[in-house]
Amino acid sequence: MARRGETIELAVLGLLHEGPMHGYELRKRLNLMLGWGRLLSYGSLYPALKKMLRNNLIEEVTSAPSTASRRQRITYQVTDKGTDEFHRLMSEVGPAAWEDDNFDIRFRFFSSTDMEIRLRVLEGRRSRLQERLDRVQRELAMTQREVDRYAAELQRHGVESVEREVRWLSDLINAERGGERTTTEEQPPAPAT
Amino acid sequence: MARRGETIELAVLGLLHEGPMHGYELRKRLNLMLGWGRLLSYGSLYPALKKMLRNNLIEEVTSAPSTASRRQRITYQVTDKGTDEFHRLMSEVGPAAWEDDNFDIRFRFFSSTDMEIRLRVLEGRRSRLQERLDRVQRELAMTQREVDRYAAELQRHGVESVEREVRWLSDLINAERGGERTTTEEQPPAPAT
DNA sequence: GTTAGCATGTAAGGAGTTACATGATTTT
DNA sequence: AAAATCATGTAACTCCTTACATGCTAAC
Repeated sequence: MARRGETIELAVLGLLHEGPMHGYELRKRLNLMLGWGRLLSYGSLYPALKKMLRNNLIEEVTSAPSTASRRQRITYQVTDKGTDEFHRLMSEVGPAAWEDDNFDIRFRFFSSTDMEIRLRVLEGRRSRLQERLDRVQRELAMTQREVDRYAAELQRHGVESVEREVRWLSDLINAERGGERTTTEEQPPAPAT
Repeated sequence: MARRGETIELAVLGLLHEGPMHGYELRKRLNLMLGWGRLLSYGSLYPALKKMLRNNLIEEVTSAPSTASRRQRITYQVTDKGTDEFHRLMSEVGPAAWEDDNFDIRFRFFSSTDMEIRLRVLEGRRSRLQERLDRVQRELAMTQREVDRYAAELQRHGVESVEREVRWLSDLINAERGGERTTTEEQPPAPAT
């Protein structure tokens, strides 16, 4: 999944926002969070932290050395600049916000944004997925291919998954708007691209 | 989505196995096929084709120049060596076969393998996903975190998606084994959190 | 005639993985 | 005492994306 560079940064800022942490733990949390794909390696986390340090987005915590036998570890926390950057990134609306990986991160930290932003991101994500469905359906209609059993099943399962995702988003959008309505309301027919 | 290098190669071999094609069309088909994520760019397809040419896995088709006004395009087809390589790759069992991207490709071309291989890949994939669920459930149980509304929802949705995927695989496995049984058999109850 | 889509490519650069390296601490 | 896990890092390499570059052809 591409475009992790900014993604890692955002995720780290978000997590550190919930309390200081050292690299090893950040990695575990990160993997738990976006771990539905591949795991994040040290080789990409530590350099990213170094870079963020250089950019003054985070800083090392000089914790009170109360517990004597502390293991060698570096605890980080966000700086004011880091907080600004975090909120700036979270306020972004546009493709960057609703691509696969990025979306999950934004969503994870939705509590840190306004409802207005949340709605725009959710809706952006939904129409992104809708576009995919339309594209596939269109292209599928054009080229009526000889149907391989497995190819067809994969296609079907893919479409179904994305449709489920769209319904999920619709529910979330309704919840944002109407307080707590749980019913999946009929969406306004998306103005096809 | 890492490890595309080999993935693209396998996908191209598979598609060309269904008939000669030129790069532009390969790209379209590829995107339709694994296009639930990001799109494949020319910058990675064409170099990959060049490389496969060098390795004699594919060759340019010298088509009969019947239709005079043919547009500048290069049509490829698999060589014997390419066919061998394709079957070799499809017969691989092991992690490489059931990682996210790779799995989809294998599955797409399942018709080109034995049932034995198919079963092993499907089962490998399933236990891979099961592992993920277990890991998340375990780690979730250990660290009872203060529950952020959105973080919790993301977690829930993620687990649900993977569980659906597991059921899908179970159905496929049953279908492979028992001829045509469609019933979703009860899975061993997942150790709930 | 001009826009949109077909068709192929290259160069630079970013992002992350793998493998390597090291050592402390806790558990068995 | 050994094994597992905590903890941090670096270097080389792979792979892919972005942006650039070019030109044909069909449709409007």
